[in-house]
Amino acid sequence: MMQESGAEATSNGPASQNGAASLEGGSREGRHKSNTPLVEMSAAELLHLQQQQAVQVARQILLHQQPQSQSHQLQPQQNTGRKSPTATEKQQSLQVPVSVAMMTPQVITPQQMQQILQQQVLSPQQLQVLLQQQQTLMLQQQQLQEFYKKQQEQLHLQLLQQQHAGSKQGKEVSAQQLAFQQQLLQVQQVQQQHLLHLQRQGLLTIQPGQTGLPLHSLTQGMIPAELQQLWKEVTNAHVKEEHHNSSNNHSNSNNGHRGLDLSSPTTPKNPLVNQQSSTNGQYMSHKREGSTLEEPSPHCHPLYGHGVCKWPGCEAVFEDFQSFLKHLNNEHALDDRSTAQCRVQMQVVQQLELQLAKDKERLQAMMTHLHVKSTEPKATPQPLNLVSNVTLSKSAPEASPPLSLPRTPTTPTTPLTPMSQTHSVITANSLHSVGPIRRRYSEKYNMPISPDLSQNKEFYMNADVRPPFTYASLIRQAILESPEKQLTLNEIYNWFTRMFAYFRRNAATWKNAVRHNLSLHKCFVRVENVKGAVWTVDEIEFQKRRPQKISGSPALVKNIQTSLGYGSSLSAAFQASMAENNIPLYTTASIGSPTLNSLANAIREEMNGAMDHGNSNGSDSSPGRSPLPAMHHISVKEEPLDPDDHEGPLSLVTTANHSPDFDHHRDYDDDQGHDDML
DNA sequence: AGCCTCATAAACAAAC
DNA sequence: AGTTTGTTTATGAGGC
Repeated sequence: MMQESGAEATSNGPASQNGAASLEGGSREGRHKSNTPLVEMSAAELLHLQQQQAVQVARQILLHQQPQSQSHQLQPQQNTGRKSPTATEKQQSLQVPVSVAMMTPQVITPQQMQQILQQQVLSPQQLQVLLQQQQTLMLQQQQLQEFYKKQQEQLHLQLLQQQHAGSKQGKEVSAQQLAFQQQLLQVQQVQQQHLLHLQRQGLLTIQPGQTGLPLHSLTQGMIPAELQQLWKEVTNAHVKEEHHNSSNNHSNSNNGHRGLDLSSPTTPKNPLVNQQSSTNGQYMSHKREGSTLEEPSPHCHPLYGHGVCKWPGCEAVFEDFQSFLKHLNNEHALDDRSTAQCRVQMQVVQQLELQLAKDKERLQAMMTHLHVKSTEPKATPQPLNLVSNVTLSKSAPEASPPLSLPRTPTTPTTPLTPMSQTHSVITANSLHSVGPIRRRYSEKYNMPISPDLSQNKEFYMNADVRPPFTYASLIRQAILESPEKQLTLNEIYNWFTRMFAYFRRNAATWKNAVRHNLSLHKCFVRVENVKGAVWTVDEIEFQKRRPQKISGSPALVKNIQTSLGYGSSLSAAFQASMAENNIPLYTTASIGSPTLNSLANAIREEMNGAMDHGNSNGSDSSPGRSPLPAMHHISVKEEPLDPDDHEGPLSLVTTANHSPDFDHHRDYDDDQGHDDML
């Protein structure tokens, strides 16, 4: 399994680079397209553009609000289909980010929602209230829609005027635009109020305290477009469901509305925020102002904000926090109703979490897919295909990008397994079924893994994925990472468990393997110490054991590296070699691209490793290692490749999160019980 | 086919 | 006595 992935990496090389390049390039181009022109744009055009954006924003808002009478619209692909008929295609195309377009929105099926809803316990009064709210909501939506249409018509007129009048009417246009923006703000405010209202009614389940964090974390790590889409996906179904229900409101007496309503409010809001942030920053402030989610409540009580009790279904107003507390204790004491509401809330949260998990998984799959096909950088912890590929397949570069399998033997060590196992990031244990799997990750290429490892550190730390390195490589890495370049067996164990989620299980197996490797390989030297024995690495020996051969014809993708900006730091020969071997250079933009330095180190490392040129320790540079093909003879002088150089800090940082202190307790030993990652 | 590397399993012994 | 550490052997998979 793993080998397969490893193998595929090789073949990916070129393709992946191309893919990455195209992708990145594409996005960049996209940006240019939208930016550069602006520079040369006339004032009128600029206004035009802004207005278009504004319209789009408004449309977005409304789209999320518009009642969808057809429940089958739950199909994500129909997103575009929901656009207002009046909207011009041009505008639409403009506003659909590429990243959004490629995503397949995931949806909570109506059935799912129904299930959830049916589990709710609502009192007749609550149902009543809900129904009323539904109706109110519908009205509001209709109003919004009408308003929007008017706006659009106005805009149309404006646009026409602009086209004819040109920049002469700049002032006028500006005024109009201002007016429009104000109107837009109004829409947004209505939206906000709507949200607020829903929130107070308990229809909006996403309480500040609950979503705040996730939301923020999400927003921080994602591209607006992605975020937006994510939210769309997460909430789309809800919205639709809501609308669907509201349209059938009268005939449909199920109390399921609640759940639907609950989620729906989030829809307009988030997209809005995103939209604005991506279209026109100036809206942001307004937006936020109105947002209750952002406002820190007086006493930071999640149930109290803006002088209002935020308990679902309650909107009591209070002058001060004390009275609120009093109210909270009296009105929302532990009773059936509160319990039921609480359950509802829990369900909603669960659902959202589920949804989030699914989306994460999908994201992973997508990225993996892109990775495989194009080595696209991943944004999440996921193995990056850096240098590991150094392997060199001797034959011609396989053009097949796709996850081809284990074919090319020599391939890489790259982090394989991505695909199938990526979701492990989410559900760590899910994949582990298998017992002993014999794979040969890096096989003979027990090349230094530090670069790769450092890049994918986070991934391996969290994902229950077997690292594509041999035990020997890992052990060496562990030792080299230590300050003293020596570790006791136990420390090595700890390193394994700390660095790899995978090694937090089946301890008996891999520990045995570690010991076996330590004893077996001459490169590991046991040194008696005061406190016992420690293991060190004999780099010469280590390098000895890697067969290598680099061959092929340089030629291809050399430009890839250069295009990535690394070319300059690499020797031409090296580049050629890399290219030839389909080694995707750091195409990992998202994860935080390595510094040139670390990159250089990594590359040097890899090259040394790949070329069987062990001299890691400057001093002990190996005399006559296996000769390299002339063309690949790169004089890369490497020093201990000690990871500390470039990944020391990184490891610290990343490690801090998950591994409390492995040196003190070996929590992960033997038992599976501690697989509580995530 | 033979050889090599690596993973895994396991027996065994010494040290703790 | 039980565990840890270290060594060794055997076996199988995959690659060259």
